[in-house]
Amino acid sequence: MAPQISIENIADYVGQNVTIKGWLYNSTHKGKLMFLRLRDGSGMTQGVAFRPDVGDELFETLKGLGQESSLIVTGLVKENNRAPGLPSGYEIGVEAVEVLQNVSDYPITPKEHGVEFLMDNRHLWLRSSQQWAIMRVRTTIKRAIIDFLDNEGFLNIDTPIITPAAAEGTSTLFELGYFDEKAYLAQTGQLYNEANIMAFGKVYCFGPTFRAEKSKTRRHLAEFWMVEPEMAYFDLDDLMGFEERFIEYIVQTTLAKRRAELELLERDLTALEKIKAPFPRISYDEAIARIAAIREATDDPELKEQLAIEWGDDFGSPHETELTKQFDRPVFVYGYPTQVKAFYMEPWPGRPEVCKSVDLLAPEGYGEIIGGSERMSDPDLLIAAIEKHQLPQAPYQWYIDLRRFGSVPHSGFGLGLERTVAWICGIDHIRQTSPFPRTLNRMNP
RNA sequence: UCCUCAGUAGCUCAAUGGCAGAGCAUGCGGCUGUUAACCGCAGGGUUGUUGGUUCGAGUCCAACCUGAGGAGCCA
Repeated sequence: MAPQISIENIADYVGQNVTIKGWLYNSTHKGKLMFLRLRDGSGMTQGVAFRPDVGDELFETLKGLGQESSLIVTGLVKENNRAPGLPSGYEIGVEAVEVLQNVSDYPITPKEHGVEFLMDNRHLWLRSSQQWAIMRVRTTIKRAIIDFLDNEGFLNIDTPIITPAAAEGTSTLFELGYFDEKAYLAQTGQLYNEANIMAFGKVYCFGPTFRAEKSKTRRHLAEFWMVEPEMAYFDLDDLMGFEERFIEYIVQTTLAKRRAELELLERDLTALEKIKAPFPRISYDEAIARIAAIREATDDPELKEQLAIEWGDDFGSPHETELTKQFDRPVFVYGYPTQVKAFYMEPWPGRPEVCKSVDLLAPEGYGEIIGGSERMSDPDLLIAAIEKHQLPQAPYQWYIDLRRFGSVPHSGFGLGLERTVAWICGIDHIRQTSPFPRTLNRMNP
């Protein structure tokens, strides 16, 4: 009896008879010779059947199989440098095939398709090699995030998904009924993380987060995963140093473990190899000056118009894109104007119009992947900030309490998983980074 | 919410206001090394919806619906 193997381990079985349980990805036949592209979830390989060897009956059966038919294939593993697959260079000489289901009219063909059609068939599209590769990268990135934080002594403390009030205003929250009250789906676990660090030192939450922004761009989902580390006794400089080590680890680990998948996605790996700490750090003031210089230098009137910005404005996506083009690594922009950031950020010493915030902008136009800050630690300043933002004080009473009982400098940030996956995979739209993405116009399938 | 573009065969797209087309997919036939194979034959259509202009509308006009790209907002 041939052992059942996973295709990803096929190299270990050269010269042996094995069984593969999987699906027919594609097939082509050339007279008496037939090639079957097989996938089993772990990889892709090629089955080869020669009519005189397998017999007329089996050969005719194989010829009649439709794309995505479920098959149990037994045969001899051989090395062959002509064989495509993941891993490539191996094929299986088909000896026996059990057909569980012969499929006809599988909708996704090897030719090109439009976005709407593919998203309508997302439940099937996930089987396609690029989507499969992206999900393999995504799971590795998640694992790298968790491993890094574990090794740094973090505790994974979960924060609630049902929340009573907004951290940063209710306009972008999904509202739901909570018995007789209104509640909202969490758009951040940060405030709870701040409570948790005072108990546990270094914590993170990692889970789905929800934003009802009517955003319709390649960088937005209504439901996305965010990891939010928060650290006690941590200032803005500590934060940037931590973030760059974190990002370097995630990128280099993924590159090492998922090189084949990234190659399948035709990712430029040399760009990823350059992602090593330290990352450039520029202040908001310097960023404004750089953007002004880019604007001065360009002959493109449209770009000139898009790059118009005054001190005090937040960056739009054209600003971020042009700025990050100047670097081959992610770039920190710190010290944003207080007026464009959330109420809880620590003011810059001696410059109350600026806060100790820092965003990390990914290269190659992927935009902001991290937003973070040193948090306000003085209770009176925090109360004043809540009033200035015209937020009700009562729901934040517990949050203010944290500054009354052993307040310390502390910092944290949120990393958007899907944007990170999009960047590392080098794909053009965030919807492909989530198995079943929730976007402005779609929540099916 | 705003700006731009699109909607024709299962899919991707053609079609000066004048016969509804191709490639892929599917079916049949051929081929011993295919990499989105190739060659031949065949079947496949309420041109997003409603109304209008016209001898005649896939094509022009209006409204609506759906989708895409971008802006704003953000991770």
